[in-house]
Amino acid sequence: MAYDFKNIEKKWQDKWYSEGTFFAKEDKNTKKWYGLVEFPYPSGQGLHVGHPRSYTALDIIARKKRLEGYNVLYPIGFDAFGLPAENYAIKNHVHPKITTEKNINHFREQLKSLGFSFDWSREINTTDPNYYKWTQWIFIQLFKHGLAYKTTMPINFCTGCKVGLANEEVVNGVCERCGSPVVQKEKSQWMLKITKYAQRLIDDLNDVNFLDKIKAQQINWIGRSEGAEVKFKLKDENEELIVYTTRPDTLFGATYMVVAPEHPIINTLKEKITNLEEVEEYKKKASLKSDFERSELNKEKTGVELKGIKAINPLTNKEIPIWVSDYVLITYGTGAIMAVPAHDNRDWEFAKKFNLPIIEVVAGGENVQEAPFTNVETGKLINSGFLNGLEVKDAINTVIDYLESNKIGTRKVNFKLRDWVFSRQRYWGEPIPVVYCEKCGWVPLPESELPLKLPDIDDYEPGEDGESPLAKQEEWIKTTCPHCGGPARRETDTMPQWAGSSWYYLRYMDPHNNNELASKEALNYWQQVDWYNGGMEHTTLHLLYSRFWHKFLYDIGVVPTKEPYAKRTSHGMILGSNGEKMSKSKGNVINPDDIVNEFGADTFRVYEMFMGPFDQTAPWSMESIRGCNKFLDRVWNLQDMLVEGDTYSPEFEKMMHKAIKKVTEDIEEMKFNTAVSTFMTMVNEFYKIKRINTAEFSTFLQLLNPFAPHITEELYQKIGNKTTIADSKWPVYDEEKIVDDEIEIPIQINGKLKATVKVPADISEDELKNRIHDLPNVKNSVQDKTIVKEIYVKNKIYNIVVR
RNA sequence: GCAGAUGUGGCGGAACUGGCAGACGCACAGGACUUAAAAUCCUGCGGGACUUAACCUCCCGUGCCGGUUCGAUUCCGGCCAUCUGCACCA
Repeated sequence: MAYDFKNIEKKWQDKWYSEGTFFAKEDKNTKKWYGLVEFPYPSGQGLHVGHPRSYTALDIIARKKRLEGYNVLYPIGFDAFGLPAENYAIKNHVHPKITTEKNINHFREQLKSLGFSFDWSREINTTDPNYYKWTQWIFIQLFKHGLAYKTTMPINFCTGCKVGLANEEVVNGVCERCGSPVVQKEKSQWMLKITKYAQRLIDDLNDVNFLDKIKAQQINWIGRSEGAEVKFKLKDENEELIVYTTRPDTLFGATYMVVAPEHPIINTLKEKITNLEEVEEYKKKASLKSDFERSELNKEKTGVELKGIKAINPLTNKEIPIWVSDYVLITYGTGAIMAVPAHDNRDWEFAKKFNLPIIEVVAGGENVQEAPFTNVETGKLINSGFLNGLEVKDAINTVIDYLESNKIGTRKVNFKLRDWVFSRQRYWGEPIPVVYCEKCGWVPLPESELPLKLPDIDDYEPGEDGESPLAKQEEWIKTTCPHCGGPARRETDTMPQWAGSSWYYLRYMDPHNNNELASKEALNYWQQVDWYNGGMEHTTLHLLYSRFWHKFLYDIGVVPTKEPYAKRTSHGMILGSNGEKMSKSKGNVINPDDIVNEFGADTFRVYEMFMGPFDQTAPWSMESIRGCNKFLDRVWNLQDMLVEGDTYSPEFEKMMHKAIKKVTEDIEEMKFNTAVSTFMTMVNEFYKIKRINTAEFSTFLQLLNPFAPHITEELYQKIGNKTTIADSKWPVYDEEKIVDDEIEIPIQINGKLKATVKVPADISEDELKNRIHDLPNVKNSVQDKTIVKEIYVKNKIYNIVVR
């Protein structure tokens, strides 16, 4: 009888859902395991084939953990605020609430059809007021602790979405969400002080089990550097220009300075700048460029000298010119640099173009007039007064001591990480729960007024000059000050999409709680996520943001752990069959529904696990998925070879124990592809003898169950088991049963394979030696040569070295 | 330009800690079953030389060049290519 996946999969999915088979228990005496996958944004396109790769992987681990006796929490929800729903609303005048609900229903059905063992009783949705009440509550705590502040600063402004973006959201100079160019714009923004946590976000990586490449990427992103701030006095002025440098030892080689176009000194000294018009023109041009254009490769350096003012190099006391150029960014360091053209590529190019002096201060390079000597980590200082002859490392310390004792500079640790721009001038996000009162300034709403609900509107267009659509809701804006009772106005900006996802893992612990974001009991029991899998693309945004929020919540005593995630792994992207990223425009998108309809969920799951190493990108292959479908058909047909037997038969005993070991270990190491090949090999072996007994079949089904849960449950019952696999125990192997008593030893001569010999395991070296030298192949190769050496690696290999 | 990753048959990939390279799957070829096809089952399948009917045997082969080692896909040095991310980060 052919395998009828349509009915069988539906049957088990309904049973799991209606019986709550995989709901986490409230039994706090059982050891817990909390597995988490990134909850999807419910886009109109529906589930992507990439989602199930991650979801299946952790589903496999979760199902195995349950059989191993853990109380497993494996939840799912929807990260449903975001721009696509709002852009859709602007275009089609459908309230985002309606499209979001529709999309979520679609996603939920798709996820269910794949048989994931999610705890659906804990489903969350970031746009639910009962959820965002606590997102707002966290913001208020951040505000009360001085970590949320409003400031005017140049921000990335998306010309398409008309919103400010975090630097982290700008991808290649265009808006990550809509693809429009991003320009710089001055705007008053809510900011979160993630920089205050920079050092801890680096240090505490020591306590978590994240993949090395994830740690490396976060450390790089936070970008700690040690250096110095140095004051440069301006000639005939009461002003000074402060620069940050990681190489204060090269100070004698600083022959000019450069400030960013946005640097305030230009305005401060505008009376003195003789070519102000030219400078203003340059500033204007720079402001039109996005960060991307300004940082474009091989770009010809541009700049304008600030004529009429000069700086004094504090060590040489020489006058040096000050330039403005857009290769210096206002957002890093102090927005001004000292230029050392002999030892920095960018400075060198600039100096060459504008004919500025180049002085070598670290010996060891080629002619620095021809090209900068940039490898200056080591070497002795020259042309540098009291630093001459010192090694770079010592020179740095010496010069900083000098700067500090003369009050012209200080040692300084700098981070590349910048504060998080937290406002969006959009409708479809959490309202920021603060009001502005003329008398009291910014005042947070009292907790009793949360959630501050988004008002229902039907005009979603951004307001004037990129203000939020809410800015047009005069009724909603007018309120009273919670502090003094006077008239006040609500903040009309909303939070970014990252807000809701920064703490969602906590809500799963206690999703229906109306008094707290989660109860103390729940937080103490579930502690932290044991295993979090997601995409590498979230390493520096979401992952860092949520670590920051968690640490803050820890500091104010809300959560009991310092880190939200004990372990973080990542999955590789699934590409189209042509090896390119799946996209509508390329026409290589695979719809999961089509796959489920044609082959069933089990085939889909097995294929996604088999397609390649989990953490690497893999192209989709329609041919390959048919192979997995065929494999499951072969599993189904094993029932025709079934014989009675409650212990493993001798010819399969070793294979069974080895397979249990292999599959158990492969799942823990996320080597799903080799686990699947183990199943395939087993099936091939059963087919060879055309026999499988009930004990062997049951164990096989249990091992395969996490990968292909429907077909295995069905067969498990069909062959006479009284319980379901979900109620069974994960198989264990017997170490003694997997020991081989006869092994094959490869024989090499000078490292080249010449023969193999089958011998009893642990054969003595002498006996092995005799048997080997009797082999005709070995005799032939050894005769008329002298044996120099013989190497035997026990039970592994035998190598004869001849000359 | 910087950072990270990857590179093995026609294709996806496997290989413990330095020890038989190519598991498993796809594609392909041949056979069985069938009136036929599909499905299914069985067999073969890195390249080359020798044989040339087969077995055997030999040589080459894990991006390229070099090194360490009895032995390297694996370790070291230097290149090349591709992919991904990025912040000209001073």
